[in-house]
Amino acid sequence: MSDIPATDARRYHHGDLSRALIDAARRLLEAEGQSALSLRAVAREAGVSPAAPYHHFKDKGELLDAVAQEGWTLLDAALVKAKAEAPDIHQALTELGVAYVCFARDNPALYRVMYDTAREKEALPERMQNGEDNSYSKVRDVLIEAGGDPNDSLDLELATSAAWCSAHGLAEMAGFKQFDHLKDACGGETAFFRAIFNHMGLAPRRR
Amino acid sequence: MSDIPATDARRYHHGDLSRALIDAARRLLEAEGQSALSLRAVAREAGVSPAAPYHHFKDKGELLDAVAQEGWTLLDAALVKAKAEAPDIHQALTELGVAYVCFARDNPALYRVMYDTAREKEALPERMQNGEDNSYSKVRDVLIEAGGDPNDSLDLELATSAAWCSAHGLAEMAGFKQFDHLKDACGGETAFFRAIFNHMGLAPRRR
DNA sequence: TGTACATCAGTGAACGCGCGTTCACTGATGTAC
DNA sequence: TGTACATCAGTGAACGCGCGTTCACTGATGTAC
Repeated sequence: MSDIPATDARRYHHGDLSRALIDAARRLLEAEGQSALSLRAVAREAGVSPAAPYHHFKDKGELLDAVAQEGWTLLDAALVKAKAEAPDIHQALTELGVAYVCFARDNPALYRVMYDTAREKEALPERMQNGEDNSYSKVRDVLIEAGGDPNDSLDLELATSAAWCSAHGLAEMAGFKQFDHLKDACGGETAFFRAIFNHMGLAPRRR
Repeated sequence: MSDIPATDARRYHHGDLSRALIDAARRLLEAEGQSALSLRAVAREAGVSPAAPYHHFKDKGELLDAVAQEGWTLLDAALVKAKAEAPDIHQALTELGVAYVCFARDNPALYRVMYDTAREKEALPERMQNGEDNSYSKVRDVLIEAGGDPNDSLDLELATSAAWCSAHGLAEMAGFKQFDHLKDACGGETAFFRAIFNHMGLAPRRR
């Protein structure tokens, strides 16, 4: 009866504070924006003292890294889902792009943290690197399946990079008011994304 | 003899402090990065007390707006130059893109301030708006000259937007280490930019 | 040309604020016997 | 099963810092007469 239930988030030993801090950071991020993302604010949001996070992260940077990492994982999952749901391989690339842009639209502040963190290191996370099973390779695989030449590796890498850059460009721009009338003219935001990707002609080169 | 020369930057009445503040901001920006861009730091860099900027700008935001504005003007000039120097109209679009990306590479922190400021207002500056003589319209004009249909205004606007988004995407990504080996394989950074734009196939739709 | 005076564009000290981080501490947990 | 104790994961007060902004001020400038 006097026992504090295991589910009480406020008990002294938290149980999984790193997880809770990352969740708190994401909540803050989407509610208040990137500039509100201080270590103290995250601790506050998680209902914990300002010193508590230091038992789980070396410093603020390490917490931000973890938040960014979480973001890349979520983005990767969105791309996997989009590829699985694409009606055929020729539409798959566009659907990957649409999923990418929708992720950025739905998680704008998280998306910024992901790229700001990457920019500091001047490199995307390793999982974006060429080779393994990652988001980047998913785009490349779709390009191959859609008719790219897997032996022309320079062309393939350029095409993959071009696709990624294009998606990122649209993701960053899509929020501007300037595009509102185009979204209307296209019959909705998603249709607008599709139309833009259409114009970007990202299929592999025909030989 | 006891006269303080008119060129002494430290004399009490500065002469053109708003100009000097914007220049100081740019210097700081490229030397120390965006996070170093505080009002106090800008005043310090300009050799003036922390309160002095308030005689020229309502608050920090207004100074940042002025810095961003300066950036858009410089970018516009770079695009004008690129179009003038393009060998023919069919290469002009790529050259505009290359000039855009080179501007971002050479002024990375300024470029970020430009878009961060725009994102806050959820709109690009008015000069980017459709219609007038501005950077955006320069891209559109090239698309028309290269064979786009000026009467199919939706298609034209989509193509222009797609081009702008693509250039922005590449501009933001080009700094990442992941692309180093592609730059080498293409035979230089500019060749890499050109190759990527090539893949983006941004010409207007053929009818 | 000289003087009085309003206005402009600086100064520098001070304000309160939230930040990242450290510190000595303490309550809770788990393990050895 | 009970107890002693090491360790883990919190607390909360404190640190110094740089920030944006305000304020009363003062030196420089320009204009009216």
